[in-house]
Amino acid sequence: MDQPLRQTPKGERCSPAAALLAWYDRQRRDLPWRAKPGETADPYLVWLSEIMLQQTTVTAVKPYFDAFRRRWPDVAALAAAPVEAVMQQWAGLGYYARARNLHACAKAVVVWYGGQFPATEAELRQLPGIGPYTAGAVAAIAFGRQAVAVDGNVERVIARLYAIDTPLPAAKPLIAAHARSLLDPERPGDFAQAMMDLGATICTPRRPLCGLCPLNTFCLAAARLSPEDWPRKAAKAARPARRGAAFFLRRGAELLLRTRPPQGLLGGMSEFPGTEWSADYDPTNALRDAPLIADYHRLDVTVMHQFTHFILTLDIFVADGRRGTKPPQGCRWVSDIEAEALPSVMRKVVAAVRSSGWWERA
DNA sequence: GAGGCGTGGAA
DNA sequence: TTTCCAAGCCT
Repeated sequence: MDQPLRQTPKGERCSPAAALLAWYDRQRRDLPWRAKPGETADPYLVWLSEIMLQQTTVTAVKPYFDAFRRRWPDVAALAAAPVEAVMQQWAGLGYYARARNLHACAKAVVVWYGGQFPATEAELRQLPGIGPYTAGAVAAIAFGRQAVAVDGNVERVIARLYAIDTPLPAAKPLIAAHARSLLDPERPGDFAQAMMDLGATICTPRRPLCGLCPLNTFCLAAARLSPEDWPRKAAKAARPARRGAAFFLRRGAELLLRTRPPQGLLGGMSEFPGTEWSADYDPTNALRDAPLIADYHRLDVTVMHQFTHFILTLDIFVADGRRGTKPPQGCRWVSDIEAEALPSVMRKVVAAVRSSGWWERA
């Protein structure tokens, strides 16, 4: 693939990678998982951060990264932890298959590689939860390998740089080829992080700051004065609505919870018992699915929550269980809700019950 | 290739 | 309020 070049003020020829790295050396973001200039990156921390950052913002990741690093300082410690503890620590970050795969990957690194992460893309790619992007990122950033890490940022930067009209995801192979052609063989790790910094701070999805961009003079989309027109993407389908009910059962200071199946939506996480979540939910029939017989009261408020592929509206039925009431099959009485792996949608249920005033009434 | 899989913040 | 989306992976 051809390398565009331009003249610098001093007259030497300047590649996009050189311009990018010069910008990165001045403007690099200081992030908790990022080695300082001259320092060696810890593969465990690079890997941990890359898994957390999948489809997740830096702001959301920071507190989770700190907590994980403090609680499990190395891959052996994480591998030795119960998977339930990992799920609980992950609660709120979303995409919970990542947490299960994180733990499985830690165990695999200990068993297969004696607790040392492998350095090649091909080996990393075999580990659970590590796909093409993460394998490239860890190989380049933690081990200095000649690998590119093509994430959403890089796709956007490359698609604009070359004004690629093929829509995503069909354009991915072409974009990856362009990325490899740009790669600086001396600094693959910095190149990967520089591309992501550029996409995150300059070459943003909306209103990119082309005047500050080190690649401005190379960029075909900027030359056409409409960088926001790239990357091309197929239109997404509208998010359908689903409804359901959650049953908030209290027995003294305890609450009735159950654990969702390990696979699928919110896999392995805790929840209040409830109905199916469906488009044709009928609130008048909701109590047929109640986990035990009680004097239920439906709250006036509902809980709304946006999942990736549908929008959920939840009715909430509250009731007190009598002392000595046995938990139904698959459920358990829980006294410490904070120790549970409660996803955000279920925390919203708790908040709704608290704000309703029912909680204080006897 | 397409769809499932969370969440919270920005515009 | 609605829409979009942020360092993807798995099936």
